[in-house]
Amino acid sequence: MDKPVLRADARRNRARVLAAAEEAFAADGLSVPLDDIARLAGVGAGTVYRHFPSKEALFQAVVLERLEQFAAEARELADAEDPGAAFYDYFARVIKQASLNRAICEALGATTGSTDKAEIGTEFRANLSALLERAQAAGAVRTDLDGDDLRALIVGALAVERYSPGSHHLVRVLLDGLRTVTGAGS
Amino acid sequence: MDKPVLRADARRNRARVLAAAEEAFAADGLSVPLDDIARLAGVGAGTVYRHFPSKEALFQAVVLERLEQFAAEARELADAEDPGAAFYDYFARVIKQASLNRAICEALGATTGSTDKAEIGTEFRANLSALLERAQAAGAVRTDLDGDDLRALIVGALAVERYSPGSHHLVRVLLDGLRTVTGAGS
DNA sequence: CACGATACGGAGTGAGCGTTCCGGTTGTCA
DNA sequence: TGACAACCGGAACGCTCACTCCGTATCGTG
Repeated sequence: MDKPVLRADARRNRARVLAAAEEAFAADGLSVPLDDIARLAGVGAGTVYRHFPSKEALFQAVVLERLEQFAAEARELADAEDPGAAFYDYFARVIKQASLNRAICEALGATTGSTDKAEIGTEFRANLSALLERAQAAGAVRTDLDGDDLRALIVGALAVERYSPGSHHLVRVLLDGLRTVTGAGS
Repeated sequence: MDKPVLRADARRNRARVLAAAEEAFAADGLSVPLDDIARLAGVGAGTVYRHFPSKEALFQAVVLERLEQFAAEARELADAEDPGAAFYDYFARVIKQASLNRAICEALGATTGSTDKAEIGTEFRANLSALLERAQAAGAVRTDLDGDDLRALIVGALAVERYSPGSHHLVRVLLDGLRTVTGAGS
């Protein structure tokens, strides 16, 4: 890895770019022009490209940072006394936070389905699965779901939340579905 | 309204454009270049614009046509013997069909939230509500939801289906949530 | 302080795409 | 069949935007 120690101004500008990108991507998603990010950061477009090879790379850096925060939160709940409550609290919190962040919505909902995008946020994925499995073992969540399924359901919940924001009872429909015992229904 | 009777070739080309647009939009959504649609239809770009004022208008025409089909299907089920079964059958069918059509996904999921887009597909909206209310009256669906809520849930289900296609059990989670009696849960 | 390396800004480049324009073509009707 | 209006194709235009280039400014070191 190359870490030739950045010059002081370079390090500062890098941080500014990252902060500006986080704000801009969160508000408008990947569609925000890179020049806008540069202006918001108070630097030129060239400077952005010295720190990140492409707009896409900058986007992924921002998203990854956020996903690592989610992963950390999941880690804290990994051995809570009540696995069911921990799971549902976490689920609701992720939905609420992520729905306010368009970058996260777009990154999670990316229709790639597999391959490269699946590797991003591996830790988040793993911690989410751990939370799920513990809740299932405790009988709080139906057992016909795995981590990938849950991820898909999160994407769905995000779509619902984005479509009609603040509808608390809609997410509850999903939560009730998660609680349902396996095998029911026609 | 102006219907000055189109010339025979104009009418034929209009139909070709519509068919090509339906196919292209269904596959790639609004992002497909208009030139591609024109080429697929075997006409020039100018011809497309003689029939539709903008790419957006063409898109909406395609979407509206499809939504009217959905509305018609809902109308047929409006007085089925079993309101609950009618509702769930319809819901599952719409999800399956719409998830294969990226144009519909984008149109329904458009984040406008209200104003103009809300008016598109009014009939679909109304028939959907009718189906829902009948199922609720029959005790087959929880009663803390209205037509708009259901629409949001459809958008969510579409996101799930698009994210991991063919996962039959994921939609079932949502359906189980819809069946759940109101007032349960922490 | 002076000098080389590093980093900066922002104009410039090229590609993609929606939309328009117009010279040529084709349908229609007397 | 002739002539006019309606229609067609696709080149051209204008705009946006990711990305590059290079003359200039700044940092860090001896």
